[in-house]
Amino acid sequence: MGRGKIAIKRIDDSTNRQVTFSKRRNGLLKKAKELAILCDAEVQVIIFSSTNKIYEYSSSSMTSVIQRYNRCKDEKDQVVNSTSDVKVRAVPSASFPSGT
Amino acid sequence: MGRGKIAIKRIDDSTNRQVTFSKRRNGLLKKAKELAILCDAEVQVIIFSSTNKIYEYSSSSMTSVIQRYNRCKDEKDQVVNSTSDVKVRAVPSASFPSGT
DNA sequence: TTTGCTATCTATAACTA
DNA sequence: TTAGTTATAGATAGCAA
Repeated sequence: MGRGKIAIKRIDDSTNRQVTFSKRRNGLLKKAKELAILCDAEVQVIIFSSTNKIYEYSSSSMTSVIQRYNRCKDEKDQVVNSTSDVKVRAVPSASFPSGT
Repeated sequence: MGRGKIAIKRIDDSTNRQVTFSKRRNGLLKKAKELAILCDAEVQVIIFSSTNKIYEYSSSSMTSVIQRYNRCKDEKDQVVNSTSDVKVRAVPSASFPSGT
């Protein structure tokens, strides 16, 4: 999306990598926020830079998202096996069946 | 980013909201993955749709990210506040001008 | 209904100061 | 170095099946 096309692989030059990180991080957080608002979804993003700084966005509280996530996992008992690929796991549940 | 510009507010029409959710969710997950690869960052995204489906991406394991997050919170207690760059907290109304 | 198309809008790679 | 500019690649809103 810029003057040239880039391959999706680790950027070798550290300065360039840092600049790209800053720009894309902002972009990602903005998109996350837009998705939450537009679609009435609960969205959470956590980013650790390679220099160990943390950046985050959560449409509600971090804790509640993580708890909701854990509850979901507890019921479904799988999922967390995400590799480095995009693992989009849909857990269809129309409501919150406590004792299914 | 499409045939017309839209305001960042909840989409009223449920069909349209569902379609937009599907498209933007994919976009967000793709961006998250790109950021992780390009910039050697650890990135996690959790999304709950308004119909309670969960979608997620994590560049490493979900558990390790959440643990790292908790450790970070525990140690520093400041997290994102130090960087005036990205002040995306769970306070929606403050930072969205939505200029006409 | 949902998927695919594409004109248009947005993010950003490379450049400049 | 980092911050600002801009041309281009990429995302997507509305439409068509």
